Amino acid sequence: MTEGDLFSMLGHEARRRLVMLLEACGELCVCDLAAALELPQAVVSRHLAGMRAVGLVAARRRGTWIYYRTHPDLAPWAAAVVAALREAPGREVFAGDERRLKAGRRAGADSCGPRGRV
Amino acid sequence: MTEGDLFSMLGHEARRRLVMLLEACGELCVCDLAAALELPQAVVSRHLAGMRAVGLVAARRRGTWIYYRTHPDLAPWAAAVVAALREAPGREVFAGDERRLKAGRRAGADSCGPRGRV
DNA sequence: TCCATATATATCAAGACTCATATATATTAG
DNA sequence: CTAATATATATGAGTCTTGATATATATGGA
Repeated sequence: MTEGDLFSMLGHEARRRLVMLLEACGELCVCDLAAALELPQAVVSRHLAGMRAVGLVAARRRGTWIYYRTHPDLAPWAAAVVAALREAPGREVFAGDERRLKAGRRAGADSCGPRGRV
Repeated sequence: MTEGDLFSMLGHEARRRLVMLLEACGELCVCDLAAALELPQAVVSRHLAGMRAVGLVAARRRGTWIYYRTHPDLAPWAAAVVAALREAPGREVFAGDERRLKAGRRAGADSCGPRGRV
């Protein structure tokens, strides 16, 4: 992944929110991400496709669901950028997304890992 | 500076090259930057204006010249992003810019600090 | 004052990006 | 096979970004 790819991707707020949510929660499907960000499924899917294309996130299919996660083999410099993002002023927005994510999942799920059988 | 501002700015290669050059050399005027990057003065001036507007770089006038530098009060998270950029694959391009910068200045200037009286 | 240099800005056309919407694909259940 | 759900993709309009070019502004010197 080039730095142009990474910075272009992180230049959009929705994508930053998605990356932060994935970083915090590990692995999530599109529908949960869309619900947490309160954005249309098509929009979220498109952003995820872009991030996947440049290697910022990875995906795996599990039945009907497709679980996304931050790419496990991020280069150190890219991982450092993502880590820095966690300390940026937008933290509050990211926290809101996490809250909505947890609230939206089935009762009893106290963590925000993948739901049901994985 | 919001993270949207920073990442949008760093999403363009010319601006990344400018920031890296300023990081490496401290303080430079527009004409030297334009020569090092081999880009039109108007283009470089525009990019610098954008980075200045969001607080990524600072400028001070010294006679006819205007010297730019990376902003001295960058927030830690933003400084971390810039530091990470230094380790990114584009390093080679940045190194070429530095080389051209040094070559373009008056003979005898072995460092790349501001030229003449500052 | 007039000129030269350094820098900034305005304009315009081309291209990229984003959203909303609709539709297509894939997988599972029945 | 059919229906239902999750996800992906196509399309079109609106907006933003960029570079090229031309021009404006500012400073210093003759």
